[in-house]
Amino acid sequence: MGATKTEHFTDNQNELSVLAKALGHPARIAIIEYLIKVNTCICGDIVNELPLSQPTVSQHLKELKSAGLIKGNIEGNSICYCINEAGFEKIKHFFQQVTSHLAQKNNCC
Amino acid sequence: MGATKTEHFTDNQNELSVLAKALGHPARIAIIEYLIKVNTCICGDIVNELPLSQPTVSQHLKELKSAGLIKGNIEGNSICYCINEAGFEKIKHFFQQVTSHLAQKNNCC
DNA sequence: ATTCTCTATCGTAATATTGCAATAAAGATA
DNA sequence: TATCTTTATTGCAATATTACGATAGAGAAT
Repeated sequence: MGATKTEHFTDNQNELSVLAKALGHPARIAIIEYLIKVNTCICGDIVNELPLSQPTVSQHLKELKSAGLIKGNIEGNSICYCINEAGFEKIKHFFQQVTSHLAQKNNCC
Repeated sequence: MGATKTEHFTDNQNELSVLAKALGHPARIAIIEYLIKVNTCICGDIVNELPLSQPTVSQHLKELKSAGLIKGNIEGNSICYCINEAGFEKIKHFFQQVTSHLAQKNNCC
């Protein structure tokens, strides 16, 4: 016990939960917001934008990357990080489904 | 160490991460999808829809409720659960911001 | 070649999450 | 009242996450 029973759920449910979980930490929300704010890929100064140590930030970036929410390319002696549109499209689609069903729901509460 | 340093992030970043984290488990995605599918509030048969024990499902429902993604009302000897629109509006707004910025981004990767 | 800068990884401690058996709580029904 | 049905809570074990110091790796600059 203790581990998530991923094998009992559909691929889609597991993929969505991985994407959501990756955003389930304020530092990772902050990273995405920063990438959006600077409106380009960023190379080198993410650590200075966050109130966490360099190894911790590196770990959060790794999680966002493995979840498919950002991309990272080697660029000289730093790394260039960008939003990965594919991941955001997938999770956005989920929220669109939820919202469109809400519009026509039969609410009894 | 070990605990998330919420005090170093903004209220908005913390709120978004709480919402995302609540969706960061396939069982909780499945619960939301089921609430959407039946297109009404459901009273009593959520446990039968999931491959998990009753206490575990109850715990997942509690997390979705405390995060603000569902509402629960006592209804006789069962509980009536519904989507909480406020929570979904908040997180949907975040994804709209991300998406609108992506449309005009200067992508270097 | 040496040093500087930037990022990743390792190792470890603290904390949180997941899952369920057992049990409790509370309204419904007989 | 006694029992049934449904959901919540408790307690615990297994696993995962968070954070960071120390260290490694790799290209840039001197």
